[in-house]
Amino acid sequence: MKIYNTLTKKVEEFIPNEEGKVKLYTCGPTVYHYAHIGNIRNYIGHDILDKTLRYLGYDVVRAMNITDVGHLTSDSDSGEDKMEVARKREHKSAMEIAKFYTDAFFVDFEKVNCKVPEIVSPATDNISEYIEIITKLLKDGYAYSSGGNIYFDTSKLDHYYCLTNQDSNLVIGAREGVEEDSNKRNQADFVLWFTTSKFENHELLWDSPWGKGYPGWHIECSGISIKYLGEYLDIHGGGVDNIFPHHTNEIAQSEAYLGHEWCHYWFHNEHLLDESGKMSKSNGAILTVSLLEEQGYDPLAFRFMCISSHYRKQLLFTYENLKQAENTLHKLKSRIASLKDDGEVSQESFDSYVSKFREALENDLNTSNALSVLHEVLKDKEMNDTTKKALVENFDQVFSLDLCKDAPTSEIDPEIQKLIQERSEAKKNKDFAKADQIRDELLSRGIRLIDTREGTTYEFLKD
RNA sequence: GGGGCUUUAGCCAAGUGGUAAGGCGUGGGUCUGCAACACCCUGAUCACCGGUUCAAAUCCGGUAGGCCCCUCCA
Repeated sequence: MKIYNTLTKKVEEFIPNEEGKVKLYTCGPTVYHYAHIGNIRNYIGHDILDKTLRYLGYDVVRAMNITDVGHLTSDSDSGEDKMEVARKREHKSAMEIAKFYTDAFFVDFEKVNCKVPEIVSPATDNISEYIEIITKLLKDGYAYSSGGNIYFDTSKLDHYYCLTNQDSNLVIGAREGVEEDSNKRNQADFVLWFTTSKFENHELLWDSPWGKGYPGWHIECSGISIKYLGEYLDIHGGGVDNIFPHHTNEIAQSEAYLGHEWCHYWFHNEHLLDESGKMSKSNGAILTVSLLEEQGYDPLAFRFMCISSHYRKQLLFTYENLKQAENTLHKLKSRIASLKDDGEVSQESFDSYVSKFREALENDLNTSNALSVLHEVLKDKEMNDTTKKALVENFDQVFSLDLCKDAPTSEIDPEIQKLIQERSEAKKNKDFAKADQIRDELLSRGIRLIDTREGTTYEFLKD
């Protein structure tokens, strides 16, 4: 398959280190607050990547971290750990905060049918791995101690800026609130290990050869990835905002530690925007999948909205767009629900559509085209329903939209059945006023009657 | 100031040099006692200006708009 690689800035043929096997790493959530729908879009993108690789026959092992410590507002000493901020806000222990938001994260994650990676590891579970990496970096001269902290020395690398063309034009303080850290030898240097010196109120502290402290943000992903997926990673992904500095720093420390190239393919999802621009946890209002659901939207409509677009394109979130996605999804589902069992699967048609579907996905995850193939299948007049059903099931391995799950038909409510019968009687007697009254009454209860030649059925409306 | 992405119908969106897929919505029709559902029909000189080419939404240059990153982020 072909995939866009941020490292080379090109769509490239994907060739894993070991034939048929893929080691995939996803930068996970920072659990000091709820994951908003923009965060979730990123995980939907990774889920599609994960499932596409499996669909194409790769044996995938995927790992994801949970950032529950060490995430600062900045690397400079004025920063504050986000877990600490949440701890003060909610008067809970750091571990309670992390547990609460980790659980909340996975609730929403699974609501949009994202598959939980084989390995999910909290940053705080791997402290000894970080210490080992940092120790080696110090020994090999890639790191230094200054002002109580351990820093990575970016000047020791020839191509530190491998993911961006940033070169040496780094501007400290381009964003408000970022202060220069005078302990650093080079402005791009970053903290590997913090000590207690400036953070006396920090709750989570570990012993280390450099004093009691806690890890910097970037080291966790390297540590967890190397620990669980080994020295050679195939694909590492995250949001575009992670390209610099997070992923750039990960590459620096990992390759300095390992002594060879670490990961060849870098996968980045574009952002979900709202009218004011990028969604962000620190911007205040946090719109979550659960909140959308409370407002009556189908979480899978959000997934549908994400995969109608391309993962490398910015996507604007509006309720209008979500509603539109929900409409399309529900129309698709009811169409699929009406497919009959009418014979054998036509292997020829099946194969031909599967190859079209694969082709779309193999082209840098063109989910939009893959969805068009689904529409084509349903519209095909030559093909029988059994084959269509088989194709829909096949495609849904990647889409994960529950396309074949029965729409809310449920068992027939005797009370509703009785009203339907009354209405039929009334219609027979040309008492249309009464018939319409029954129909309106059911509609006001969210039940829509569907008249067909064979009789009347009904369905529940979403909102 | 530096780096990068983006602009296709009311909306979402495909398209990677050969004359604009698909979906949602809208409008019209078929069906219906009237509706809903379903089905059929219904939209575009591809932001703008130049250039290359027999041929450009696609390539090159410029202009304008939107967005992201430059030590919190997905």
